[in-house]
Amino acid sequence: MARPREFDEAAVLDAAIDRFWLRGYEATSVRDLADEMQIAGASLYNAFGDKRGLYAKALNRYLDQTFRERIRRIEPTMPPREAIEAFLKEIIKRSLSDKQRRGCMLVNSAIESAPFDPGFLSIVAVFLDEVEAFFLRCVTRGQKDGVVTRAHSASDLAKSLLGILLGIRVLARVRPERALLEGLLRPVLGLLDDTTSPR
Amino acid sequence: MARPREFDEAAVLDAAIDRFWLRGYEATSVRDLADEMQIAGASLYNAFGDKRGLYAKALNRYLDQTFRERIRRIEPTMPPREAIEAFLKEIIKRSLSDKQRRGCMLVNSAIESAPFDPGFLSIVAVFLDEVEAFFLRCVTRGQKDGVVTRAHSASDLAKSLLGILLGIRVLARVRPERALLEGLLRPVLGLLDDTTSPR
DNA sequence: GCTAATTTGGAGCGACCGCTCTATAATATG
DNA sequence: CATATTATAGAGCGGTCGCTCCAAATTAGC
Repeated sequence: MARPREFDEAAVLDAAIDRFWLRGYEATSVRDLADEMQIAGASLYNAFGDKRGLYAKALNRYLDQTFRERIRRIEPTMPPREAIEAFLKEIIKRSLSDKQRRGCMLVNSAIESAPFDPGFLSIVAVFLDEVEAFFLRCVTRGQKDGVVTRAHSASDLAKSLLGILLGIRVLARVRPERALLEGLLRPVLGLLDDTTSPR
Repeated sequence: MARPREFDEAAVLDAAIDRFWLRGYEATSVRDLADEMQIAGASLYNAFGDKRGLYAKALNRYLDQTFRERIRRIEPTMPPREAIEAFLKEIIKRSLSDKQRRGCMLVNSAIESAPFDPGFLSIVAVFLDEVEAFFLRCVTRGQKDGVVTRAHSASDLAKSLLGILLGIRVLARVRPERALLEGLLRPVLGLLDDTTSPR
């Protein structure tokens, strides 16, 4: 019994993601956002509460549409060692084709906006746990299958992979160079190989 | 033939570093800075030009006082393999004792302020090259001495170490946990070991 | 001690910030 | 159709932003 929304929430959220991803939280004004989302300021506040609420929704949607989608797509269809490699190589590919140098909204949030907002921090920390858990599942399965080294614990290897992932995404924003990112990855993938078995 | 400065430039720059390091570029106002530096706004503009000029000077001083100091201190006095380990472990130690979760001003700058300011970008990119070059010198010497693996090129290994360094510093801002950072490091240090020699 | 040069503190500029208010438009229900 | 309810557009709120101006203060050279 009321006037319906004139905009598609997913579509305007995508527009908000675009701005926040590129410029970060502080450097993006609500007017920038409203323009990009093609809605009036009042509609933005009516639908999302405030700027922080919009950012939280945008970040969650970003994580769903990029990282979680990638994990859902790769993990069930590939052997564990290949899944890790495909995951990281896909991120490098995205980094190299990112003409705007947006980097990774997760890392950008972790650095810029999470440290001073408990809500943002929670979103980021929980998701980092998810990624670590994904790597841990892959490494554990790989060790069981004998395709991943047992020279280190699965837990340590998963943490290293998480670290490398974040490092790649930092470099993507400043030095998105193929030689750098692909060179960086080679020793890490070699690290997974079981050195006690013949190559 | 003029009135002299009443403040010590290094001291007020340290105060500026404190604010920028903690809150980033956008979220720090010139009034915040002037308060922390204990000088008037006009003095700040007189001495540093504008906010961007102050940030550039503060970032350069940060890099000199932390990273470059660390390289100068460690590299000449340690064998290459130990130098790499000491460098990374020192950064983890600093990350774990960082109660304010400031993380790393280099990484914070790379993510937040460098992408849209050519001056900042240049400072960050040049310094990342310096760190990569430091790792490359260590790895090359280590390979020559037979204490670092030849399974990968020195160039690739140096890039991986750079990536891990950046990853550690991202995590330092969001999840500064000992088990995470130290666990992350173990496989990376193992990666340097020459797997063809006995352990 | 006078002049030229620079720094200092404080007031204040115009612009923009996040956000809200008001009036109007559009819908579901009775 | 009348009413209740929500969404919309736009004006505009108080506050803060980066920055500048100005008068007073402090120095070195003559």
